[in-house]
Amino acid sequence: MAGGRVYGGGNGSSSLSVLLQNQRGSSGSEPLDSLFFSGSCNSSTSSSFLGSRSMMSFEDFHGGNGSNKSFFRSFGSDEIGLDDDLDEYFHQPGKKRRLTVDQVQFLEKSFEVENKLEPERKVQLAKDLGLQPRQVAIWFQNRRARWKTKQMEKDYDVLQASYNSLKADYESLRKETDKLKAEVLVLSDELLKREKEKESNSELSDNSNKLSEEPVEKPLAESASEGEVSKVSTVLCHQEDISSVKSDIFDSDSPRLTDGVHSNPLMEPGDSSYAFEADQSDLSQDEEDKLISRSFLPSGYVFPKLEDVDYSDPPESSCNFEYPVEDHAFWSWSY
DNA sequence: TTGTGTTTTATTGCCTCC
DNA sequence: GGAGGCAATAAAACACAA
Repeated sequence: MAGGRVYGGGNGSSSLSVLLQNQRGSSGSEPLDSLFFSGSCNSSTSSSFLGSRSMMSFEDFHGGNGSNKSFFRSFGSDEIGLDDDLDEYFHQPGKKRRLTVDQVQFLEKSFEVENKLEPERKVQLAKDLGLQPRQVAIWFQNRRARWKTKQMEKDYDVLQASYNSLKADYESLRKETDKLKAEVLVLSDELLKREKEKESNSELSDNSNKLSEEPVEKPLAESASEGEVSKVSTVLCHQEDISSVKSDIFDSDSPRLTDGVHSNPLMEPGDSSYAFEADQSDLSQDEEDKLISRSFLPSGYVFPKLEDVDYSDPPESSCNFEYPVEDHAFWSWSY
């Protein structure tokens, strides 16, 4: 027990003391300092209730009117005895007086209703609790500060959780992205290899054509058989694939599939086949898929879904690849 | 019992609003 | 200019481990 502490309870068996003991354990002899004041400085320590005239708040102490304190009327008449210690205590300037548990509970309830204090409410609370209005105001001020601190802690926790969640998502997506980039590199290398093979085959074919002195100015479609047209289309498809894929790989921030022109010299703006106009970034994934299908693929063609594609081996005969990304359309390659 | 950390009460100075 | 709110701070009261 700290030195200099003065407790108001002269009668340890009072109901209030019991109440306080129950609520605060060893601190049950909580001073009722702010609640009572011996105006005559001569009151006996008998158990007789001093009544509203004797039960003075700080307001009374400092010249208030000593009106009835409804907060205390609930207590019995023999709760508090006053002694010389109390008198001595009240004459120690600068001593801090803790509020009783009941006073604090009362204030807490009031704070829950409204954490701001209008002047009328402040006066009423002060009357009810036997405190100075100033004390009530200070209590509310400090209580608001505590509430704010708690609120900030909660907000911090929420933000921290949100940050951790986003970070985990980001890391997951980054890993996925790296993995896909690696796969695409492997696939594009494969395509390049095949393109070179085709080119060498084509050169051989050209040479043989020259040797046979056939006219070479014929349009492709006229000179080539159906099968040959198919092969040339495949090569063009591959060329387009490679450049667009590489573009996407090495410029991941570039808008996807928005400039099919740069990657396919056969496609010009205005062509019926010019499907990718400059700004289609607001198209949905479905719309884009349909657009792509219309431009490149036979009608009715359906892109294979991620789970249907075997990524372990580069596709041998197909140049179609789609990576469906659920909520985030960071990546979408079709070729 | 004592040292130390925490909580509570109260003060001070600054700012805003009427 | 006064009242009231807020942040920073002091200091008493309290809790608790050693």
